[in-house]
Order: sequence, then C-alpha cells, then structure tokens
Amino acid sequence: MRVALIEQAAAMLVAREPVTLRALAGRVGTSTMAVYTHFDGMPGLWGAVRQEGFARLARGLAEVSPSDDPVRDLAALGAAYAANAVENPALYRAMFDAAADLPDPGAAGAGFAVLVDAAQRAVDAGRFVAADPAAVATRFWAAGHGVLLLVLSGVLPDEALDEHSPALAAAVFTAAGDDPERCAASVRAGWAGL
Amino acid sequence: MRVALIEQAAAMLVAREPVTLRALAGRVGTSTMAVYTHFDGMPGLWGAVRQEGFARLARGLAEVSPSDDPVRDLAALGAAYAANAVENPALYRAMFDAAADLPDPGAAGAGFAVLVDAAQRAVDAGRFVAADPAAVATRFWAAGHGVLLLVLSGVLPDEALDEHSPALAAAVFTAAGDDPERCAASVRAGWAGL
DNA sequence: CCACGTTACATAACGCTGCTATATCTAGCG
DNA sequence: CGCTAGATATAGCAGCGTTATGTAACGTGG
Repeated sequence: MRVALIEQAAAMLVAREPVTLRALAGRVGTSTMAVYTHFDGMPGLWGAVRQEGFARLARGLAEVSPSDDPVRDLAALGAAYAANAVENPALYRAMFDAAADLPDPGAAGAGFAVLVDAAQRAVDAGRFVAADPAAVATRFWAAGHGVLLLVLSGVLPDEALDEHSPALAAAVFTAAGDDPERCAASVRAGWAGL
Repeated sequence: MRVALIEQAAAMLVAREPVTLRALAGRVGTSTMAVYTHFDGMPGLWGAVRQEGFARLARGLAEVSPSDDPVRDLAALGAAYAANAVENPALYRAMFDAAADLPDPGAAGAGFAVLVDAAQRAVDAGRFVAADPAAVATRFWAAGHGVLLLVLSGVLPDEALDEHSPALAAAVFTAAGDDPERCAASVRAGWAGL
C-alpha cells in the first residue's frame, strides 16, 4: 500500500496531474485514510515521494560504471543526473522544494557521495591539483542544478542544457586544476553517454 | 489598490506567512473581489508578484555602477543578485516557480541584459577572448542560481554561498578566457561589494 | 443638474482541498 | 473460537479559490 501510494503519486507528478488526496486514493483503489495510516497526511506523503525521487536518482548515478578517467566519470555522472531530472521534471522540482527535511537524508547523501568519490579519484590521479573533492563536487552539482532548474522551469530553452552544462562542467574541472584540453576531451566523452 | 495588494502579498511572502486570498484581502482592508477585479484571480496576482520581484531585482542590478574592470562588474552584479535573493528568499523562489509565463517578460530580460552588457565589455576589453557574451552571462547566472537555490532551500549551509559563488564565477570567467590570477582579483573585488 | 453606464467593492454561496472523528472490517494469536 | 490491534471505509469539518449577485461611487452626455 505504501509503495502503491508513493508510485501513484510520483506517476501523477510526472503526468502533471494535480496530486490531490482523493484522486490519489481513488487511483490506487483505496480510501483517503490510507494516506494517514501510512504517511500521517499529505506532507508525509510528499516526504516519501521526495525520498523515492532521491533513491531513483542515486540508483541512476550508481549505474554509471567508473572508468580509468575520473573526470570523464564526473561528466558521465552529471549526464546521468541531468537525464534523470529531464525524464521526470516534476519529480525533480518537487524533490528540491523541501529537500532540507527528508525522512532519511542519507539517501540524498549517497548520491552526492558518488560525485565526491569521483572527484577524490581525480585528485588521486593528479588531475585535480590541491583541490577539495567535496568543494569540486558541490560546485559541479550546484552549476548543473542551476541550469537544470532554469531549463525545467522554461526560462532557458531545452537546448541550453546541452549547450551550457558541459561548458560549466569543464569550467569547474579546469578551475580544480585539470588541464583544459584534456578536461574538454574527458567532459565530451562523459557527457556523450547521455 | 493594485500596488497595495502586490506589496502586501510580497510582504506576506517574505514573512513566510501563507498568502491566502482572504488573509490578503483582510490585510489591505478590502474584500476578496479586489483580487479578481485587478488580477482576475490568484494566478494573476502571483504573476504580478513575480513581476514585481524581477523589477526589484533589475533595480538592484542597475544600482551597480560600472567600473573600468568589467570582470569586477560581473562579480559585483552577481553579489547584488545574490544579496537581493537572500534578502527576500521566499520571493526569489516564487519568482522562478513560473518565471516562464511572466505578464511582461521584458522586465526579467532587462536584468539579464545588464549581465550580457558587462560580459560584452569584458570581451571588448580583451579579457574574454573569443567568448560569446550571452553564453558567459547565462552560465554565470545558472551557476549562481543553482548555489542560491540549494542554499535557500536549506540543502547547503548559508556559508556555501560565499564559499562557492566566487569560485564558480572565477571558473566561468577564466573559462571565457580571462587570466586566472587577474580574474581572481577582479572577482574578489566585485564580490566584496556585497 | 441630472440620469446614465461603467467600474470597484461587499456579501453569500459553491465545489474542492486536507484533515479528523467514528464505525467497520480484517487478520493474528492465545 | 474469541479477542484484540491495525487498516480501511464513511461522514463531516474548516479552509481554500472562485463565482454570482447586489450595491455604491465615479465620470459623462443630454
């Protein structure tokens, strides 16, 4: 019942339908009380939906297999992140509406840890010289998040994602110390996996 | 009446109070019908509020006086942009909830034009070599937007703004061709005007 | 100066929302 | 088998945005 409600809510979210208590209960063939026994109301359900969104995101990032080029891996992770957001734009926007108070913040941290790990490998490989892996990951994430939200909210056209995301990634990576040309090649390779 | 409703709605937004039709009408001492005669309903009011938000933002950016260092000016514009968002976080978030369909999109474009103009001056001054001013401005904007939203939504701590925004700005500007050291100094100078 | 039509505001009611109190049903276990 | 605890169904609440209707104020042409 829990999973049915969460998945139905997520489905209605991606279908751009208004996720209302009665409509949700009707879709899964139960009554409105189910939301209260399992989630203690709509805010609880939203929390669970956001949680599921971050879980799917972490799952998508985990599918990116590491290579011997950590910068390529970072770019590939960015591409997977963007793909996940573009496939379910409404879910992605809902995730960050109240991402601060997640039922289990660890799920969001797991996805971020993959980024930090790749950045750490880039440091170990001598690509990022004297750079803080967490800071690089954060800046890479923030830049991608900004482009994504501007595109998803319709401020920037869809093409802006492919036009600006790799450039921003390369800018962050070269600022971390990577060689510009080598970085450009790695980013190109990583982003192509989209 | 129009301005009273808009300003009251913006005030309730920054006060984190729920902006409800009856509460809004009660605050300005009128009835609910005023919102319908002037804005044709709540969505229209939200559009006007977002418009006012972008107008205030453009006003804040216009107060940044250009200097002989265009890269410093870009950083200063970024600082003013961030300051505006931090001062009214709820308004900033509301602005981009449906920024695509603004009553008058020109207002948002005016603020962006200031960024593009500074980037153009950087190109003319030889700081940004062979870079598209609009692309640089867009990337700078997107990166700042991402950091801001992550901070405003509580995902990143407040310190992250000062820690990552200048670094991202410098990364974007050096990627545009500016000299790293000179760029770092300009960004430092521009960001200090916060 | 007055009657007019238009505009802005007040009032009441409708349908919908999330939520809760109550009742019913459905296992699980001694 | 009978009992207890948990989950589901039903009905109703206050609140929301919206609308229909009524009323007062305004500017304008005769």
